[in-house]
Amino acid sequence: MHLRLEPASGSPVYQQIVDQVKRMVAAGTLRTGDRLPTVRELASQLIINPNTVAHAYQSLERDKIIETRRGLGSFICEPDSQLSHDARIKQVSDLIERAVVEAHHLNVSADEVRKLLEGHFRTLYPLEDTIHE
Amino acid sequence: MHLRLEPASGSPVYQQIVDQVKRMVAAGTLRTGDRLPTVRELASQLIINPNTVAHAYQSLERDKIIETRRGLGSFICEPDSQLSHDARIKQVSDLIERAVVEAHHLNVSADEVRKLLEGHFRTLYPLEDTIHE
Amino acid sequence: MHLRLEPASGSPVYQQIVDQVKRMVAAGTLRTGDRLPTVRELASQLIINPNTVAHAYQSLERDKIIETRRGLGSFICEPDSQLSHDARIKQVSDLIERAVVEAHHLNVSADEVRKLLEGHFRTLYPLEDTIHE
Amino acid sequence: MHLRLEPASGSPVYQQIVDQVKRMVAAGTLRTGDRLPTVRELASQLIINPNTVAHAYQSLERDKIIETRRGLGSFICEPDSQLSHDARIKQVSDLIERAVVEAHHLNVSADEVRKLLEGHFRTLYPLEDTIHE
DNA sequence: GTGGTCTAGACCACA
DNA sequence: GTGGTCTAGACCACG
Repeated sequence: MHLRLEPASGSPVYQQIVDQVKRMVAAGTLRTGDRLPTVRELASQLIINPNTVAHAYQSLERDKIIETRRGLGSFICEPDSQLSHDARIKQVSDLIERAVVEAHHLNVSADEVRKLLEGHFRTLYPLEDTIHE
Repeated sequence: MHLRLEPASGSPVYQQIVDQVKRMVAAGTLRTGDRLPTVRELASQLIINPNTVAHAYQSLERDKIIETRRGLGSFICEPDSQLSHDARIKQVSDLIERAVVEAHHLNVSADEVRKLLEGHFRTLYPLEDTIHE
Repeated sequence: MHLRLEPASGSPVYQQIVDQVKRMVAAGTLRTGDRLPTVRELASQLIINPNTVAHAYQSLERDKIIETRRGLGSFICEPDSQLSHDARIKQVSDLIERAVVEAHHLNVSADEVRKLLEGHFRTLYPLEDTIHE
Repeated sequence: MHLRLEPASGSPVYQQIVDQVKRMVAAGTLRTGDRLPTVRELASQLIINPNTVAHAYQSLERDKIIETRRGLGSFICEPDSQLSHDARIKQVSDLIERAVVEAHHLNVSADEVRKLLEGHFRTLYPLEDTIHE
C-alpha cells in the first residue's frame, strides 16, 4: 500500500491517512479482507510518529472501515453502513452544499461544478459507463 | 440576522459563524451593503466571547465576504475574488472530491449525488433555468 | 532567528513580526523549509504574549509565507501566490504609488527614489546582473 | 476640491483624506495659498462625520501641509520640510523597501516594479521629461 | 459606540 | 512538546 502525505495540505497527517485509505477502498484499490501495513511499518515508511498512524487506524476502526485483530494486523472489513439512509444522504448533502456555496463565492459556474463532479466520478469509477443522461 | 451554533458539531464556533454567513450571502439572505450585527451584539446573542465573533468577522474579511469599517460596523461587500482562476477551481474541486469519496464510502450513488447538487443549485439560483436535463 | 521590536513605531507588534519575517524570507536569510521559533519561544524572547506571536504566524500562513503543522512548528514554505496577476500587480503598484507621493511631498527627487529602489533590489538579488543602465 | 472615499480600501477615512490632499499637493492640483473646504462643507459633501474631517485636517496641519487660520479656513502652506535630508530619505526608503519585499513575495519582477515606478512618476509629473535615459 | 490590539490563562487536538 | 480555540478583560483608534 502506498500513501503520500502532503505536509502543506493543512489537514492533519492522521486525517490524510484516513482519507487516502477511504479513497482506496472507494476506488477498489483496497478490498474486503486486504491487510493494511502494521502501525510500525507505515510509520517508518512515512517517517512519522507511530502514534499518528495508530490514531488514524483507530479512526478507521470507529468508522467500520477496518478491523484490527490482535496479533494479526488490521484488515479492510465488509462495507457495513449502519447509518440510516437519511443520515448518509445528509452527510453527503452537507459536503455538496459547502462546495456549492464556496463555488458561488469563488465565482465558479454551476456547469464548471458539474464538470468537476463528473471528473471525480470518472476517477473513482473509470470502467463504468457514467455518461450522464 | 439569526445564527445557530451546534456545540456538538465539533467544528470551531468561529468557523460555524463564517460558514453560516457565507451560506446566507450565497443564498441571497444577506446582500451587498447589508450590515452585520456588531461584534458585541452577536456575541451576547450567541452567548460567546466577543473575540470569537471578531475572529469570525476577520476571517470573512480576509475572504472579501464582508468589509469592516472601524466605528461603523461590518458590511457585506461586492463579490470579488482576487484568486487566479486555477486556484478557485482547485478549491472547489477539492471540496467536490471529498464529497464524492464520502458518497462512495457511504454507498450513496452517483445519481443521488447529482440530485443533491442540483438541489443545492436550485436553492441558490431558484430563478434560473438550469437547462441540465 | 533574531527579531527586533520597536515599541515606538506605532505599528502593531504582530505586524512588525510579519514584516520582518517577510523581509528575511525575501532576503534569503530564511529559506524554504527553515523552521521558525515556536510561538512560545519567540514570545518569551520578545517578552510578549504568545497569542500575539500566534496572530503574526497565522497572518504569515494566510499569505503562504509559512506553513504550520500542529505539534511540529512553523516552516517557511515554497513561494506560491494564488492571487491573479492583476491583483498582485495592483498590490505592488499601490505601495509604489504611496512611496512616490511621499517622496514628492518630502522633496525627494525621482532619481533619488530610483537609486533607493535599485539599492533594495541589490540587497535582495545581490548576484544578479540588473542590466538597468 | 473633489475627493473620493473608498470604503473598501481598509484604510481609515481620515487617512484617505490626508493621502488625497497630499497627492493633490504633490501633483500641483493644490498650490500654496489655496483654500480647502471648511470642515463642515467637506463633511457634508462626503457624508461623513465632521470629526473625521477635523481629524484629517489636524493631521495635515501637524505635517505642515496646511495651516488653519481662525475664522478664515484652512490653506495650503509653503512646502517646508523640517526633517533632515537623511530622515526624509529614510522614510521613502522604508516605503520602497516594503514595496520591493512585497513584490518579491508576489513574484513581481524587478522590471515590472521599475515600470510601475515610472508610471507613477509620469502621473505625478506629466509635463516633465522624466524619460529615464 | 464601533472594531483592533494585546495580555493572561484555560483546555483541546496533534505528533 | 507543538499550535488552535476560547474566555475575560484592558486599552486604543476611529467616527
